[in-house]
Amino acid sequence: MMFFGEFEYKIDEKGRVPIPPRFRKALREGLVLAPGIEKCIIAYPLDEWKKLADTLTTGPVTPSKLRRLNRATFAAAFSISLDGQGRIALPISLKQHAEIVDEVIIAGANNYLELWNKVHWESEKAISQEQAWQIIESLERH
Amino acid sequence: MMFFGEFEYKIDEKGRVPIPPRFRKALREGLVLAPGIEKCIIAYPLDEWKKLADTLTTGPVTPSKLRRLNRATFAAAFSISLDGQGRIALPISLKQHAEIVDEVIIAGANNYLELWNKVHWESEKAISQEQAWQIIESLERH
DNA sequence: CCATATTTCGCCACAATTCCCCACTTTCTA
DNA sequence: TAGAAAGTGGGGAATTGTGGCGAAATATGG
Repeated sequence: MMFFGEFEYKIDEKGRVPIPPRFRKALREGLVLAPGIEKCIIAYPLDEWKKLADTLTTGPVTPSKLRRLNRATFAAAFSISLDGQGRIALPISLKQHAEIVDEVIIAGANNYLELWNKVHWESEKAISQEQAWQIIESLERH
Repeated sequence: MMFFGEFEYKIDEKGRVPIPPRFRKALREGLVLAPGIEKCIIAYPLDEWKKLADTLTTGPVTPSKLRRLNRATFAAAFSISLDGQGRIALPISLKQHAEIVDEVIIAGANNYLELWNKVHWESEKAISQEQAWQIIESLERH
């Protein structure tokens, strides 16, 4: 499954967000929410999450660092599933991390989704586009 | 499939554009719309898009740039399919990017299509032709 | 251990949008 | 000139966003 596009939703008073319908089938079996490095929430489908977890645990790191890495990765993550209407409830800690209040942007990013505060998304989008075009042009040079 | 030629269409009140009949077979399985670097919309057949996505995600870039590249590439793209009449619906954000209102130019560009505002197309075409002739002449010099 | 209060979760309902199908008119072709 | 194909427009059904109600689960205090 490839995740595309940009969608805007409101959060209802109970903190639930609709998932874009076209993604629901791919996420029926569950998803994992984790804080992004930027101010956003990342939503992985279950299989993508497993892949990611594998690469983390098999990476070339010392055991003590691995334990810390595990903690940081798994303690902050949430296993979530869609409700009957195709919505998910956002954990408060993640909402705070992404500074999401009552409007969300859901953006596809190839093999995962990102959830953003609308304002932050707009500025991030501008930066991303600028960088991307530079990279693409440099790639096209050969 | 190689895309050739230049076609002009009207957009109906629901934002739908006909795809030139000769291209429909190649796009039956779906296409991806993305904003162009210039003020236009680019339409990739599904397999071409996959190739592009591969070169982007396996390219020689650092993780943080890779995330941004993912964002810019996938969030701005839309997965679309033809309706029974061989038309597609243009997402509003892309229409705004290309400043397309009610007339479209669809131009073949080798392995993808470009959708243009008619006025912008005319001026871009003039520039492109001028540059193309210069390039061709420089090629012929050896 | 029970009862009350509070939160969480699933379900329903309405309004709006989207999607799909049908029809007409024009153009191209044989 | 007749038939087929394609451009254009419109209507109806299905889907979806969003708010709200009520039941189940959890927590708290007696």
